[in-house]
Amino acid sequence: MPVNIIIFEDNSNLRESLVNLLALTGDYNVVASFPDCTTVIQQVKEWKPEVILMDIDMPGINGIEAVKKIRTIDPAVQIIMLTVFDDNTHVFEAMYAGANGYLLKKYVSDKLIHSIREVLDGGAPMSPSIARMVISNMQKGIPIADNDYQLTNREKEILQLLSKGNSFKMIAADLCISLDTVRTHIKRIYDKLHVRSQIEAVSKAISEKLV
Amino acid sequence: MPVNIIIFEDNSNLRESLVNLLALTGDYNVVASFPDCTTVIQQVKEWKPEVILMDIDMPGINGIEAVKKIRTIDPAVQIIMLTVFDDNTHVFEAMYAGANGYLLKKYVSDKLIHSIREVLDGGAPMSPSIARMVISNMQKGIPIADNDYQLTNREKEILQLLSKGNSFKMIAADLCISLDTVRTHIKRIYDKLHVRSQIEAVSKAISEKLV
DNA sequence: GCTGGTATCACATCATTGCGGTATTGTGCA
DNA sequence: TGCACAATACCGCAATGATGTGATACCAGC
Repeated sequence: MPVNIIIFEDNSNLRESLVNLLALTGDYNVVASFPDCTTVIQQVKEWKPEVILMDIDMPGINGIEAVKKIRTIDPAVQIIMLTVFDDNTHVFEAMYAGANGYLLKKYVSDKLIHSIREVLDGGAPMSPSIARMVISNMQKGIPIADNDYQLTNREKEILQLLSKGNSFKMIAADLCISLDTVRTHIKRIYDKLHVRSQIEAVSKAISEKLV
Repeated sequence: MPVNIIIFEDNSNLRESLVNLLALTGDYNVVASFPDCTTVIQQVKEWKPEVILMDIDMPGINGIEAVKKIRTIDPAVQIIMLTVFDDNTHVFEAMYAGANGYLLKKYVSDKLIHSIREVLDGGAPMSPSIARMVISNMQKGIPIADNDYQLTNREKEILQLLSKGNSFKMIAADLCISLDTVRTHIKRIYDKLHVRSQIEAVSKAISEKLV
């Protein structure tokens, strides 16, 4: 049973190429293709595809907006972005919007079939440069220098609860210890983090990802 | 000119296999290999490899700790993690630590050569399931629904100061308004964010990137 | 001119937190 | 065996925060 695919791509030559390329395989069935996303919601509802190939740069609604719309009605359909851009902004916006893969157009002929297989198998096909971008974006989040404040496990646990908005009382109740014990731990945490209030501690904990 | 590689892998069979596999190609030169990471810093300094293959689960210092150490002395060397784990924790820890790629051992024979090529070309080789994990982690980071709590500019300003660890008094002093005014603003902020304390507000503000 | 939204200030009360102590217990290490 | 340390618990006081109630003032839009 072939996999149903729909395509959104404004360049009619490329659109035709994609259809032909996929038709050759026999495994994939391009049930529809469109030059824009004006009625993307209806199209997806009507065709219920398993895979969507989505160009980013299109007149009217661009591919990223379209992905957001699709995700409001179908969290499961696999979406692969096709694009000439490999700059951060577009990649991350697309990923955040809910795309499952991101393929540069220059690799389409080589990699498209493989990429479709990969999203269907639960992967996230990306061009190498895209993958590197995603990784370095993750790494930026946390400084490599390990900010080690020598918190004990118990202290980390309490800091975690504190960071979630719990009061001392709630923490005491949660951990089945007395309020005073919580206080003692908190005092030590403040000492170790070099802060003098809850907010500073929570702010530090969250921004340095100690929790 | 062949690419210099060193390997850290405690399983001696696998270590030998890796050496042999890479030797066959002629493009890669395994200059050294070790069963543990006790002297990882010295080894890297001594051999100056372009690529490091790093097992995660090793006696003594594990692969993730080793990556952190390596990154303190060499931000450029390409590190590919080799592992049987494909759970979130290990993947993310390794990525945060500074790894450039992450290869499940079951794919080693198929993908290792290709993966090494890919890191050298500036990519980030990952098994499909790993890539999917990384992407869904990114998507979790920023909720798609835009969290608009209709805070006024003044309220945002105060929330920001609060999140930086300022007390009400300090905020009042900073903005040249009375303490009571700060209180009033804070009350409104709590209402709008549906929270009932500083910590909850700050926690929400930081984690939802309102500040 | 009225209304809604925003920003400002004030007073009162009770709860929570910050910080200075001190003390007991269990655990791991030299 | 003794030491260091984590985790637990308690006290007391001053400072800070949470909550309620009420008031004034400015500005934009109707």
